[in-house]
Amino acid sequence: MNRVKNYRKSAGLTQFELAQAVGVARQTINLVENDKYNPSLDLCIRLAQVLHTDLNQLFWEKING
Amino acid sequence: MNRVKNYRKSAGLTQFELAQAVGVARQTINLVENDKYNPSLDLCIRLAQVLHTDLNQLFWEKING
DNA sequence: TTTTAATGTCATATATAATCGACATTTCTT
DNA sequence: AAGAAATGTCGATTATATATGACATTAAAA
Repeated sequence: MNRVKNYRKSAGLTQFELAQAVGVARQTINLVENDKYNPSLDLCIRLAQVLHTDLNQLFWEKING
Repeated sequence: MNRVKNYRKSAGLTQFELAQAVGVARQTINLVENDKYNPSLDLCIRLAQVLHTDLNQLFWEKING
């Protein structure tokens, strides 16, 4: 359970709703949440904006700092 | 001139050296620096690590915050 | 329990990130 | 000014992110 899933649930959104909000397919959100692949920077930025957080919170601080 | 180029120059690296350090082609670094496309999260993370900074410094704070 | 919504996952297709080779232009060094 | 290094850019190719549709499983609601 990575940070995208945490923030999505805190925001009370389903994968489908988050997908719509950032303009991708539901499966893409699912794959990102389960670390199946490597999203583009653009998608990461839109996720951070919609989830009212930032890139470090979503994708950095777990690995580094 | 975006933040990747700034950090690279501060680190005293050429595009070629930075490319080698993060494991991509020189042209990829060039395209990222000139906002020609959309790097993968994986590449963004490697860039931040090699340049001793983080995702927000490189790709977030200009747009948001 | 039965139904419904949400999630995980597969196969195929498409868009685009990234590679490679090459060359022109700009910048640094002498 | 000349030569070398660094950068910008092009065409063509390969790898992979993302889309789409479908279906199985799990969680939630009736």
